[in-house]
Amino acid sequence: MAYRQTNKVKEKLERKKGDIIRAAREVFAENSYQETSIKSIAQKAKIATGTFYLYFSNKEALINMIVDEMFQELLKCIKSEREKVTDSFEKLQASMEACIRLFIKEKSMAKILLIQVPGVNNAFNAKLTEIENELIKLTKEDLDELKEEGRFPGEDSLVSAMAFVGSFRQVITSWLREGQPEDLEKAFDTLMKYNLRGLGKL
Amino acid sequence: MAYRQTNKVKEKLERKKGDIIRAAREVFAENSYQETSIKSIAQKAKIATGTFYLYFSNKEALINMIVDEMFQELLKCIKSEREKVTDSFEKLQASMEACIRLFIKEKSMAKILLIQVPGVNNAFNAKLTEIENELIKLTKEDLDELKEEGRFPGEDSLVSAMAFVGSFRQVITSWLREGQPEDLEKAFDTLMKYNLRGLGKL
Amino acid sequence: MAYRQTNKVKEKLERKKGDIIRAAREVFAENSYQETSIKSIAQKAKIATGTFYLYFSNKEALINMIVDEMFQELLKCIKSEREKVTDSFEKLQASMEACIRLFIKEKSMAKILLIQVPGVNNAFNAKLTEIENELIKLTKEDLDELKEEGRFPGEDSLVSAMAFVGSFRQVITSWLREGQPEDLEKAFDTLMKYNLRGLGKL
Amino acid sequence: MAYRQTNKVKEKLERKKGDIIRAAREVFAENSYQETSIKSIAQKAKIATGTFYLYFSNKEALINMIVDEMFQELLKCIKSEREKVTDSFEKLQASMEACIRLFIKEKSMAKILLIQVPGVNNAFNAKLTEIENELIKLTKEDLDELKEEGRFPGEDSLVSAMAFVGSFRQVITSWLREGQPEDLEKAFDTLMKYNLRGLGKL
DNA sequence: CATGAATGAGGCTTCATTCAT
DNA sequence: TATGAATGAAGCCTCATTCAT
Repeated sequence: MAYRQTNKVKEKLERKKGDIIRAAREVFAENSYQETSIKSIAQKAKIATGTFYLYFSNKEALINMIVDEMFQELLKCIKSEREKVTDSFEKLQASMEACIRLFIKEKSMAKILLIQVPGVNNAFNAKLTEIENELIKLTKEDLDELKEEGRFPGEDSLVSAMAFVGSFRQVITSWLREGQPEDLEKAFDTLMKYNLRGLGKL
Repeated sequence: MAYRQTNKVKEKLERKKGDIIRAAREVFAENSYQETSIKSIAQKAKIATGTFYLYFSNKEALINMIVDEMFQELLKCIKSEREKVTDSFEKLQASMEACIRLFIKEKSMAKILLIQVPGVNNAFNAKLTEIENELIKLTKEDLDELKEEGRFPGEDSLVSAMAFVGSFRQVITSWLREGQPEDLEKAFDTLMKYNLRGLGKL
Repeated sequence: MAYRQTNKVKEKLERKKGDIIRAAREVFAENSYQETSIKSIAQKAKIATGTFYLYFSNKEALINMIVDEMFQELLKCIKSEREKVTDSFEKLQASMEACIRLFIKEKSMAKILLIQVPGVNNAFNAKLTEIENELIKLTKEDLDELKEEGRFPGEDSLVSAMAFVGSFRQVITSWLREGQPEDLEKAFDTLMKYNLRGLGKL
Repeated sequence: MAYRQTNKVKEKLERKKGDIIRAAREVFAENSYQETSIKSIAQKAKIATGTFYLYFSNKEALINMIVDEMFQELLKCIKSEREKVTDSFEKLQASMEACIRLFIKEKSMAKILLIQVPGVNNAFNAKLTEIENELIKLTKEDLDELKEEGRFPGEDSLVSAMAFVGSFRQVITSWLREGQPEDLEKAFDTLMKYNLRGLGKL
């Protein structure tokens, strides 16, 4: 009995933690990490300030968890899309398409990852780097595969992977910050073609 | 009757202001804007805290001036390199080459512009956006010219310009944060080829 | 589920605010506004510096509230005394008697209003002027009534009202600053006679 | 020779000191002691900030000297007017007339003495008290003389003297702060009559 | 578990005073 | 003597975190 109780309790706890994270995401999407106070997050989550500290040891733990979660979500999304295809070029496309789809669906996520969180502090930048690297690694793997197959003449697959990812990043960031380009999905096509040409396809 | 030679004095003041900016650059390069206290800047510049306020009205004025200065420096550098060539493809190359050269020479500048300053606050992001847009605008002009000449099949020149700039940005950022790629100059060649192919050349 | 009895809690908060105001009154009575730091007020109130800001938005808000409160208290006191009599001469006497009684009872109040707060800044002087004017207005109304009844020959009722109030003010101030006259109640009689003669009675 | 030199130098020094005091008077008339910075005084006096300290040991020394000077000026003025008459009632009138004349002529003086300086700090209030007491003492002496001559029935001559002075003070202050009464000279007549009646004359 | 009042360290900024020229 | 840049103590205020209820 006690065991089941504990499970329920844990579940409830996790649910509340989720509530707080959701609230925090909303707030962080509009204001930078430093500008955002625990109080404002608590208000959005409809809890008392002190309650926050029952679920997170401090502000940094929260943002870390948020970003980690986003990272997992993003990665999961990308990987599941990649599994649907086999060709490396298609995998590249699937990765970025997954990214963009997710960011369109969860704009706050994109805002936090690409706009608000960079520059918080060194520890944080390291974490972001890690995330980006994961994506770049995937891309690089595709390129290396293509290379092996002789389909990518590519000089330096790491740099090419960075170029690939960076071009998407730039467009998405601009879309988030200024609404330019207006139609991100359409821009995706342009971007894809650009990069495929860059990779030597066509 | 001290300070009779007003010119020399003015010069000295400007030099001191420059010293402070230099010190601040160093500090900002290693720590985020928010983490950086006026005190730490003053210490690096070997002045008293109060002295800082003789040269800048506040912290924000300082970072604004720093970023503005960097922007001017960057733009001047890019434009002067572009003037040396006439072909649009060469201009594209010249722009990015200028960027990379400057960033290699002034690493703190790159760190501040690309890593530390983003995410400070909304007002600041707007300023950075402006800077990036200037660079993208230049790139887009080149592309539009190429388009007119029928040398760039390009779908959307704005998106393409973003892709172009973004690919460089990503590589430079990674180099700053992790030292990857080790040889930025060499990576530049790879990047350039990648993008020229992306633009349809070759 | 703490703080369930909202009423009690609110009451407690109000009480605390009152405590702070009381402490501040004590401090302000002995030191000028400018000399008084938030820290010293907090110490007197036995709270942390930050706690002060839970109750007042800043130092100016505090002194404003203090003076406003005192003003209300003084006016209430005066008006209630005036209501007990009908004759205008008696009203004049009632006003000043109320003043003096209150000031004897709450010496810190008198010190703040008459000694410490003047000279803080222009905005503040305006507020004090307003308070004094209220008292002078009341006095003037009495005089105008007497004039109508032909009992006050009075040339200029405004100036006479000022003279009336000013004579009390001077004596009270001296009493506060130097303990001269020692017996303020007795001085009140002298003052009252002086002014009644001045107003033409007797 | 050296002696004469020294004299000249001293004179020059005194002249400059006078310049600074004049400038300071102007500034203090418009802003409270605390609001007024040494820098602003120096600017008004067209000297450098550091120069100020060649003539005054610190800010407090300046305001002390200013107030002392004003005190001397006021007293001299009053005494010289009093000497022109012999009757005690006339002396009372002469005192106040001298005051008002001087204040009309040197409004900044009145503003400083009556509005800006009170409330600066305890040491300062003591000095102001001293000044006022001197005036009250003179008044009291007149009253005591009248008393001896049987012309003033007066109960307490000190309180009466305070009343006398306080009535003028109140009117002058209002005139300074709000321009009420508009015509101070005319108000003087009213005030004088009021007080003479108060003292039992007529 | 929840609450929100309380804490106090730490940042920014001002300005009287000093000092090198 | 004159200058004005430089100093640094001190004050205000914020906010992440703690704690009594």
